[in-house]
Amino acid sequence: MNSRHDRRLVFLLSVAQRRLQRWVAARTQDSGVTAAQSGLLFILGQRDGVLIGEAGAALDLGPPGISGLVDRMTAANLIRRRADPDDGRAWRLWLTPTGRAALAQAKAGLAEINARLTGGFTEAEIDVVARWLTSLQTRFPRGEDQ
Amino acid sequence: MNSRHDRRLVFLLSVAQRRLQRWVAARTQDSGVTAAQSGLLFILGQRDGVLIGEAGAALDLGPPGISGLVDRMTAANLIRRRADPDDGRAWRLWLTPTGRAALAQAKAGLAEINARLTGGFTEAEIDVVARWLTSLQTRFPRGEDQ
DNA sequence: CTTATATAGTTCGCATGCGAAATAAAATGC
DNA sequence: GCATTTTATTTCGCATGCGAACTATATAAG
Repeated sequence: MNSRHDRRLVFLLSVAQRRLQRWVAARTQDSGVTAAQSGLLFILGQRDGVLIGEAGAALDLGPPGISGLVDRMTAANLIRRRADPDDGRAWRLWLTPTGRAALAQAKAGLAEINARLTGGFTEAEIDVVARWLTSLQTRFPRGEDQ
Repeated sequence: MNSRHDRRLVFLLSVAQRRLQRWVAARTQDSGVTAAQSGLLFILGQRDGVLIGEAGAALDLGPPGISGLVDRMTAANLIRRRADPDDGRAWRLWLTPTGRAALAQAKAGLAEINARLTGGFTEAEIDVVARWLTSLQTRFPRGEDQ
């Protein structure tokens, strides 16, 4: 049950994530939009006007994470915050024209990234990978243990 | 060639990595040793006295990354830096007794992590996952593009 | 030997995202 | 109606790690 790979999965996962992150950052250097920021752009592309907390949940970010991301993207004029008319605590997020343009660019770039991510593997193999990655969300839950 | 999963691999990879990272951090809260720090401990467990740059290469970290990690671990008294006698620019890293103890603990914890990472998947499936993760290092290289 | 270049590390400013604690506005209890 | 609790978001301090620029030493070229 313990293959030689076991020992390195933690490391491989970490390296893979950093490599992808760095590559995307270098790729989108001119637009200034990072991978994390693209994530929020995609959310807003589907549901413009979501609550900050909803966006965080969709991106699997805790309150401090999404709050900081929103700050940076607001400063970069990619999104805009407006108070929720029905709830004085809540804020809704909206794409700016700049954000919309960045989203279009991100969508275009995603095709190549996905090609790089899946090339050389069969659909069945990619399914295994996707299933494994998804399963980690259950195996390593946010809240407590066991 | 474009399955429904394509669109989400970037996201799944990012979430999986963060979930694992966070889980390990919570687990080792008392010892104060994080996942990244454990990585360096493992390197030193195999090759005590490596150069900083060698350790960085083994962990796939650039110069600033490994430099900061070494700083924090030196401050935490997990490792010690000594000048290389043959090269005035270079430093070698050595485990402290504290570091050795932390390494032993990390080794013990790794078993459970690997069990969680592989449980429910066949050896062949884990091989696919490991091969895919490894392939990203070639597909998203550090230096240039294409 | 002296200059040019390569190499080992550090420093700086930044983005990311966590846990813990704080703030403020809802919702709930009585 | 008022006190309690829950919920939405922010703030703080931290670890991580990047790219760009810097320092210092070593090596190569002439």
